[in-house]
Amino acid sequence: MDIFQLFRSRIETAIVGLNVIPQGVDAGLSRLTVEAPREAAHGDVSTNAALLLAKPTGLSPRAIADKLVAVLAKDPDVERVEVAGPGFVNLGLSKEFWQNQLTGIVAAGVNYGRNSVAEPRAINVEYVSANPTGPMHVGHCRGAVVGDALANLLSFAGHKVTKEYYINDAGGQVDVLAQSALLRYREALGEDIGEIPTGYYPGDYLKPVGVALAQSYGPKLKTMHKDAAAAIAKRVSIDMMMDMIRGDLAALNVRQEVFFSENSLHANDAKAIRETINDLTMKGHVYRGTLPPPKGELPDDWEPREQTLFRSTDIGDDMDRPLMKSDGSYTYFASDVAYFKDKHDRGFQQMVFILGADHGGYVKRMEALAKAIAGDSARIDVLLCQLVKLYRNGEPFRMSKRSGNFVTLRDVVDEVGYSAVRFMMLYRKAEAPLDFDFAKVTEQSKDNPVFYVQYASARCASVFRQAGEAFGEEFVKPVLAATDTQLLSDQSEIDLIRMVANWPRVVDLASRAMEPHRIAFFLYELASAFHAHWNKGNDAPELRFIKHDNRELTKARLGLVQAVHNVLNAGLAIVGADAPTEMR
RNA sequence: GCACCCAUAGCUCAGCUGGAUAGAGCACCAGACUACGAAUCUGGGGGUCAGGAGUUCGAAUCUCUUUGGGUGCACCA
Repeated sequence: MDIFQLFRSRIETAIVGLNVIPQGVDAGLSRLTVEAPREAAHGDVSTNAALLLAKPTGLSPRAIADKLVAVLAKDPDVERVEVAGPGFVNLGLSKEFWQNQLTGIVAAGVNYGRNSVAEPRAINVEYVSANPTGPMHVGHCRGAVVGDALANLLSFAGHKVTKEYYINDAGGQVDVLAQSALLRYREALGEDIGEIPTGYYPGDYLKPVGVALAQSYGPKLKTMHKDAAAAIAKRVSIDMMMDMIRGDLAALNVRQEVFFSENSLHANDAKAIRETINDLTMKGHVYRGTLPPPKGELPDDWEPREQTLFRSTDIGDDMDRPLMKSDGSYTYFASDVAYFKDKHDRGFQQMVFILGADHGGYVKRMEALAKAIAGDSARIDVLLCQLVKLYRNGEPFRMSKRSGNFVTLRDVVDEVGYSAVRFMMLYRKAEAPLDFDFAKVTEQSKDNPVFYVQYASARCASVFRQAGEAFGEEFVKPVLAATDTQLLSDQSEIDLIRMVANWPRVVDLASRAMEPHRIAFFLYELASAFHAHWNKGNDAPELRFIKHDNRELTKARLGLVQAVHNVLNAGLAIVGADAPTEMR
């Protein structure tokens, strides 16, 4: 149980008991806060209740606060209560309260903080969705990590989450891919293909596709109808590219459950797309028309064209969006519409899209299509990740666009490991740009927060190893007896329990705000508190976790270590980083 | 021209549905290891929260505006 929710309900009860709110007046309790004050000196729990009630009751904040104090002082868990500042009520909780909290925390084990959400939803998180035309490059990293960690977070909070990848395997780019693969096929058969012509994918990663085609089909593709050959090359190359991408994602510790093919929406004469558009037409969201010319500088080849358009301006988009091109074929956006319909039909109540900042213009049209298809029955969230700038030793790292010579995701992961990559990507809010310096990320120091957090977790594991040697195997994974926690009386120990007890609230706030970076920052803070407490044992040996002459005290303190360890490891799992047991 | 994102310590960044004296790390200065792993810790200096106006008991946070940066702007995917 989140202790702040606990006291929120107690405070709400106390407010009602005061009987100061006039009939029919909105007391504004939706803005009631019950939280940890920034200053530790202000106690454990702080509420703004008196400030909110001043207006509806016509009383001064101090007067209400005094009444509230009188009631809350009777709470057996409250050691001291006082009015501070303009009218905050601060509660100081008893040591016994915190000790009892620890008992519950250890009992919950690795599931502490899990399933905190009151109303679980079925959520689809779509992320990465790179075109299947080559390996993932470093620019895909951030969206992959943010999406994956967000999905982990929402799942930990108690939602039913599906991780999904949308394969853009329709349209012109995969035709180019197929033609590029056929060049490599001829190369594999011994032809001299010379330079790869412009407009084709030049990367070496297509050579294995050519070899595979040559092995499977021999020279047959050269003699069959070129459309048939292209279809074969397309299928084989997309399959091989997706295998490669799945491998890249796995290297980043990303594993998605559903890989949805755009091309499947075009099956059976584009049945899925046609039906969705028909549906939207019936509802009045689709019309035939001509878009006005763009504002500002006019493209050279601009001309008015009549198209099938989606009325996205209804919800504030800049212009309506084409569903069909002037030649009658479907646009990419038409696939999006049908794809969203598919997700809706699969029963998702919330669709999350992780996009790069260069897709900012998509947000409005996605919201519009969600509204048109699902109305209020589904929620849509589009998260934009800002771009990542690469540095090496402080120097900007240029990515060459030509010859397919770019920095791949695999290059980065091979150099620094997925734990460091993932933590760095999450140690910043998603909407802020991110500088990624290879030198800093590989450096194993306090500069790099991931090692700092992992070190704290490893130290916990180390304590258990030592305890096992001193007291026997049952101390390696101790089960805390309910009475043991009372032996933890040092203020530093109580402070650590307080921090651990924040975990469910952090999970709740982070998942509701859909901000996985908050988990990374909390981990850093908890690690910091743990390291600080650890070092107190240097100056004051009586505070060390393991007391060779005191079995029961050691057991109690191991409970505290276990609580810290469980939260650190749960958080690292959400981030998607390893929790090593040693870091030598 | 329009839309979205960003601006907080010298640098890199946090700041929890608005809350109390705005916090970390790096860098700089001064300290703590015959160790439950010092990849750690303790202490110190450092701020016009880009500028201005508004809402509020209260604004780094919400609204408007100016400036400065990023991104995107008809049938590509």
